[in-house]
Amino acid sequence: MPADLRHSWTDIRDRIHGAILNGTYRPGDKLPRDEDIAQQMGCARSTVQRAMRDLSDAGIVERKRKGGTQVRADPLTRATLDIPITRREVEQRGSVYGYQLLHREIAVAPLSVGARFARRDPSRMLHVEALHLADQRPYILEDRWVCTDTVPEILSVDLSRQSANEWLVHNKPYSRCDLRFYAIEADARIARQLDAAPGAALLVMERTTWIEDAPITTVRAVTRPGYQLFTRS
Amino acid sequence: MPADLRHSWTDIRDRIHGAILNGTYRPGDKLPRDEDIAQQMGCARSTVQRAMRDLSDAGIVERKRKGGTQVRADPLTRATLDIPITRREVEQRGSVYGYQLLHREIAVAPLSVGARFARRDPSRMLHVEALHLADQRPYILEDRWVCTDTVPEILSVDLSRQSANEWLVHNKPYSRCDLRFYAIEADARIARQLDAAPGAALLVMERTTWIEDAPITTVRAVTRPGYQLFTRS
DNA sequence: ATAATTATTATGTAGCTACATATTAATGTC
DNA sequence: GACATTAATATGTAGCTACATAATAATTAT
Repeated sequence: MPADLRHSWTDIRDRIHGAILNGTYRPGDKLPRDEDIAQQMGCARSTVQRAMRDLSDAGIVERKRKGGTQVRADPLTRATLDIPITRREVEQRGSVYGYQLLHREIAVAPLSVGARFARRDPSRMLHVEALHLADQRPYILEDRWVCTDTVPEILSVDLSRQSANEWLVHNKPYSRCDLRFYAIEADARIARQLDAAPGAALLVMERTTWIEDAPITTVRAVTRPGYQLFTRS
Repeated sequence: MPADLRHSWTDIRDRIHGAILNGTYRPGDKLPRDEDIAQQMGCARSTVQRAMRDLSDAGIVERKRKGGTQVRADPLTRATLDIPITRREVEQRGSVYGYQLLHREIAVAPLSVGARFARRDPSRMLHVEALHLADQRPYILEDRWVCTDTVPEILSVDLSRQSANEWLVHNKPYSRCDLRFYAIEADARIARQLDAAPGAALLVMERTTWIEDAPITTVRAVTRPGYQLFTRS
């Protein structure tokens, strides 16, 4: 086939998606089999396969062997979140990044922290509190526990100069990550640290990471008032 | 090649990822070219290609034509959020879903709403306020504007029986969606509607959808106290 | 020397074949 | 009729080839 009238898989995807958008196929409807679509649209099955895989990843269609492809009966919103390291986030906003270590200790992790790792037995960990600044003003307050069994090297890192966030991300990649978002009211201490009114509503991002089955770290990042999180694109 | 000693692309991906996790390749490092990896691991280039595409989608490596592949110099956390329709979310929690229409009017959208659509000129839209319930208790309070130019059919839907959320999702698929999360303090009215303490910190999800360039709807969903949003697996 | 042009090269894509896998449908057995 | 077995079928995957594309490196022209 002449290369210039081949169809790209993104075109095929968009045409199938278009047929869903314009109502040709509605939620729950079954789509033709890949081979028929390929023939109808004048491309190879592998091209349809790629298009379908993308639509499937996006949560638009559901595919089952032998069962065929159907438009998701109960659509959902699927979005991708990119969370860079805090320093980069601040710099991308065009602000000057600052960092301040507030507290560092070795302590037995409370049960609530163990629970985030799905562990019952409490263990001694490194506990760090730090403040990230944007243009000299508080930006994110982080409360972190690092598992010293998994990451003993962290004990010899000078965390007053480099945030644990940054060190970990460059030295201990994770294989699994859980994220959680919720809102809290600033108590007196948090209000003071973040320069917020006591009782102010603040967005919290909680992140826990593992390498294989070994826990690495868990952070509770309390954002400054007015902070917004949004999806890319 | 005998089928039973072929390597699957997920295996290849995991081996490459493993080499990154164990420090063989560190952030910023360049990886060998696909063909060399293929030869080394005993598979076809297309298999490496698929593995790399996955690692690239996950934000672990960066690929450039001719430039080759390198481990992302500045790692980020990339996560996928699934937000089902509220009814389903409630039912999946094992609760009984309820719904209540609070307010319905045709009105000129305020500038703040127009801004979410990136539109300057204010226009008449359908404004709906509704409450989603879980086990008879308030769960999510939604404040929605629907563009009647794009979705005129919405005007003849009985929104006291079916939520706009549900009708739209089954009848007007979108091609683009913006999401935004932040925290607010409950004012007197919201506190009353959501059965929350005045001043309570609440997580808000704001969602705006389009079909092609035409605006469909924008919602501000205020969640009940204690609501948490998390990433799938 | 600098700029414009031309290779070179690694990834990206399209198409092909062959077979694996999961599931449903059909068939046979008790 | 209920249950186990077998066949049929749509998607999933691995490997192959050929070429497209983009970015860099080398070369030539000014």
